[in-house]
Amino acid sequence: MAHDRVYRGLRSRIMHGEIAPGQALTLRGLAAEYGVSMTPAREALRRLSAEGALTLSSSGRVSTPELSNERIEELAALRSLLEVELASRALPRAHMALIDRLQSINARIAEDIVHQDAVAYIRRNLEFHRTLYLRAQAPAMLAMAETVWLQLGPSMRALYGRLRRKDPPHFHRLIIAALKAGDEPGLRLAVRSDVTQGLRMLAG
Amino acid sequence: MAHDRVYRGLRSRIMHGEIAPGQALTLRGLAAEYGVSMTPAREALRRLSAEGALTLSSSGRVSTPELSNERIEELAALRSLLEVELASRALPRAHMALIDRLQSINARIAEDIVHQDAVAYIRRNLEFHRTLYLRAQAPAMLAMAETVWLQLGPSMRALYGRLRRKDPPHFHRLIIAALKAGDEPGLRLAVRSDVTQGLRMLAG
DNA sequence: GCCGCGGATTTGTGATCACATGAGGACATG
DNA sequence: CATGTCCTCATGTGATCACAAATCCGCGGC
Repeated sequence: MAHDRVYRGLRSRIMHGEIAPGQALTLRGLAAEYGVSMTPAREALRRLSAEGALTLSSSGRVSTPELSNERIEELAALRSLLEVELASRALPRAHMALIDRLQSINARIAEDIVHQDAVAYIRRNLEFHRTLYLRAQAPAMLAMAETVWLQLGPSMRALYGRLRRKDPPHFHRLIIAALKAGDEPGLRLAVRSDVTQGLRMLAG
Repeated sequence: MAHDRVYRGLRSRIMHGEIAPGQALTLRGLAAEYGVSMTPAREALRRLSAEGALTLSSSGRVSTPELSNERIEELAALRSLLEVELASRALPRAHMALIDRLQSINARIAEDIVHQDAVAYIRRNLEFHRTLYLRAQAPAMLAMAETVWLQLGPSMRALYGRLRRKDPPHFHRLIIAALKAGDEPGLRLAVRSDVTQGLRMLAG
């Protein structure tokens, strides 16, 4: 179970933007940090590279990726593609209890913004999306969406760290409104906008 | 480079349906087969499980997945989503040379059908799609599509093994025709049909 | 004939080690 | 002061091993 602990810990840190792009990771360093030997550390790194969360240099050195603008736009397009579909599939199953939970997550996002806590903001933003998509009953599709989040993780921090906003995300409210109204086209548009909005700024 | 050899070999075998669903793989068995020690064999298996090509049992045992019908339908939906987008992006860049290559691949598919060679058929069918999608200049999206192919690999064999057809795939010709005509809606429909066709039969 | 139990063996896990390679810095030279 | 070279050390790779757990097989009881 040792490699799993390393994997989960690292994955969470990467996805939530706690590691800067270009940061190098060493086997022995990680092993020491998690109190394990090199073997499970290596497995965790390999797995994360397989998922695109880390890049291997030619010499086997591993680091978090520094994404080009083209790559960021492509990943944003993927998010849009996958998440619009997930939201659309979740819509018919979205009851009031789900909408309440989404609203409470949204309220917490507002708090994170007040506290200027970029990592917490990213984490809760993803929680908002995941909570909705879980209702789609499409595990493979959700897994792919999470893989995209993972790849964008390090760059996300650069984005939300720089943009100092005061208001909770506008499009989250649109998403909730569309869910309440059972408005599928509106939901698709709201999700696409929410997903694309920040990343367009990052790439530009 | 040892683990890479194991990884590539296994990945190819899985993607092309050379391994039956539910087939168990052992670390020592693989290591012996590829003439390496357990370490690189384990890395290859871990990486393939991370990509969804293999499933880990609770005890760490690894085997190729036996997909449920729901899962197959979900993966088919993913293929449709991703590949329609890839084809659409490739369309403006599809010149005559590409169409020629697609036609020649199609001709070889016809030969494979004559020889009743299921594995060769699957391999060339994927080659047809990959050749087209390469033109989309969207590496992350193509990688995701290939991951889906990988997950469907073992089940593909069950499909193409059972269906004893005589004609080359009809939808491939529609794809080529749409490419020639620059007909984007037609291309989207043709790709969606091609991707969904066989798998619907498998799930049903 | 069928089910449960127990031991032998297969199998995955993680630690450790020897080795090769590549990165980075110090130092001399222009 | 810049640059190239060499050396050292950090780092990834793969093999091997001890261990634990799970599986498998056969035997005995009902």
